[in-house]
Amino acid sequence: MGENEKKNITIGDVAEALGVSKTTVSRAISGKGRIGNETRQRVLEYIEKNNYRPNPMAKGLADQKKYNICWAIPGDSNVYALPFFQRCMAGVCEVTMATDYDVLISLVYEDNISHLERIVKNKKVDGVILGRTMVNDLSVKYLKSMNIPFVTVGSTKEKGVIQVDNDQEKACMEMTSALIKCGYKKLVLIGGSLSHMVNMARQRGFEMGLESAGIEVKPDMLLLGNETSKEVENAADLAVRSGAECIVCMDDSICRDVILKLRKDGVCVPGDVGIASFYNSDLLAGNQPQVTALQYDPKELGNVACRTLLKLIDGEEVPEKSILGYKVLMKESTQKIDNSIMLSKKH
Amino acid sequence: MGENEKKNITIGDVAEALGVSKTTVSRAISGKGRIGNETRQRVLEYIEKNNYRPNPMAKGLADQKKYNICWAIPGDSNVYALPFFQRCMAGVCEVTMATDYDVLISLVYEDNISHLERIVKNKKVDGVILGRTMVNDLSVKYLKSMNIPFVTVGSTKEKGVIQVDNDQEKACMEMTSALIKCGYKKLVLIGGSLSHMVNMARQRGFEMGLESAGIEVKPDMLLLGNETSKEVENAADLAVRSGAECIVCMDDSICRDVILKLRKDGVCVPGDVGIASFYNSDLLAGNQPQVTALQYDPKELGNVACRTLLKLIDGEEVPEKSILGYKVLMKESTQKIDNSIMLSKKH
DNA sequence: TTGAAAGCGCTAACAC
DNA sequence: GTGTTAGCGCTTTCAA
Repeated sequence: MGENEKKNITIGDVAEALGVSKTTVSRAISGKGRIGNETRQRVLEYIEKNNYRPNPMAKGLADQKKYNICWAIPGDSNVYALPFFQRCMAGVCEVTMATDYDVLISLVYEDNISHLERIVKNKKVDGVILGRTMVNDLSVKYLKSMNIPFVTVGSTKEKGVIQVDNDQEKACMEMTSALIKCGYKKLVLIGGSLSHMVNMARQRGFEMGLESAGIEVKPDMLLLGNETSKEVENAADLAVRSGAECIVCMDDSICRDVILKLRKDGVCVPGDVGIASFYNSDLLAGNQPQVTALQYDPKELGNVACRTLLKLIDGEEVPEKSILGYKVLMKESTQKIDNSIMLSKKH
Repeated sequence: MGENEKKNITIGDVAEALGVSKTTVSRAISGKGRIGNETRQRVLEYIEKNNYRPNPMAKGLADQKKYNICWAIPGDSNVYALPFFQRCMAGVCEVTMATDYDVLISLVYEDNISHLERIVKNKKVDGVILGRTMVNDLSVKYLKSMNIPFVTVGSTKEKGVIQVDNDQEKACMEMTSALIKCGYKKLVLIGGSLSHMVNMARQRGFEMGLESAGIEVKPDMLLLGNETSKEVENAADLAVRSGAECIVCMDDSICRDVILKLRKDGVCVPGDVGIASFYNSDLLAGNQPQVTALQYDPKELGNVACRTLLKLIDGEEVPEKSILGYKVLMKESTQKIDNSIMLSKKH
């Protein structure tokens, strides 16, 4: 009472006010240990009424837990990746909000994870979620070596790592097959950085899609490792010249560059060439024509990753790999022109 | 030594190993209190060699600090706003990385700040940074009432609040003036939510730009409060019909919708109408034609906000308002057609 | 069913 | 200059 949240009320204050011991109050709160039903009620009511909050520092000190998890993401990703991480993080926070845990940020870089190291060494967190995985992932290796609970959003080849991921491979394969069914014979994949695990999976999915249709994967169908817009544009150019009927983009950042390039060059979509993307972050939404894309749910990824980590921290069993779904959205950008028209055109 | 980080080495272990008291070790680390130079060296060396890390919980409990700050952002912003928050957050983290502080996330909603309240009540942070400000801002009011150090990214009308912001008003006024100098007579502003402080400032800047050129601000030049793409499209339509020579968009989300709508309707930019945006997040980059826009630096905003908060926490003096700069980027989208041509067209 | 007391690891008077 | 001691607020044996 009195002034505005004058003094921080402690467990001792509660105990004194109720004429019980701190132990009793502690038991009422935690639910651990035996305690009289009536006593528990009294304590709980008092706490509620007086808005008492246990001090997490003290609790942490006493039970050696931090009640924090770390959300580690690249500090240098391109604009297009940002919404993914932000939404995924929202998914993580959603889960922690219902618990005693909070989320601490760490920025990691491909070749520098010192901040993550500090957070872990300083014992600020009980576990960490890695927002993405690299082919050669320093964070994964470090976390493994430190023997701290962690889960990755994205896959990894490291053994014994708890992972949460969409079924990238299957999704990409499915979309590739769908494209082929649309009538596209010559597909070309334009891909990004070779050091991201997700890109590896997407490439594999693409190849599987082709193979399952009996199409041989040739080198000129794989334009990979494009890191800059310039490189993507060149790849798009190459694809068109090589007679691609449909350009498949590894993500929507690439897709956007491709679309812009084609527009600049007066290449019509889907008239001259089809366009599809293996990832849709909504940034392409509203594009004319609407683009065929794979849809994942970043927030769900965050949800699952967080729930998994929390279980892991509590010592519960968790699956080594949680696979989440996806949607294949076929839109105008791959509306293959009717065959008869195609033929009449060719004649 | 021994196994892999077997037991957590404490300040007591260090003291014992060195044959000094815990106090001495503490003093060597903190730099506070008097201590012999040689002793300090010995301690520091030992610590370094044995990779000792003070337990932040214990430290926090003892000195009543949390060594965490809270980064509070909307949990429901649209895709276009995400990169801003993410970059701003990176700016915050950049600063904390050089300190003992870490960053804790809180998701707030326009009408529900319970998570922020929990973090504050639970005493998990020493201060908070609000990622955006609303006209009627629950978070600002709550934080003020709790008397906890905090700074806002964005302006507010609440008294006594430490704010960091770009000079939105001046920037928008300047761009508006520049547009007028380009020869545009009839400008129309298409704006978003009326509940965001930043939008208020931009509107004001726009009006000031007009007024300083002796142009009267009429209602049909202000198409505000558009929250959905549909609304923006309607506004764009209205603007064109009403004979707008240049459409000024309050941010790039709006700008994107406008561009798409004009393209759909076959309205040429800048041929038929000019386009400018009061915010550029790079998402528009690569657009054809390139769009005239105001450029801010979200990361710098984060940097300054964080440095300010840290000072505030340390009880240092800080300016009530830090104003950061901006850039006016004039591009093709407002390349007004030469007058003579215009005239010949009209005749 | 409840309580006393001993920590958890660190800081800060207050001695010496 | 250095050590002693008493907390910080909570959990957890161990008794009662």
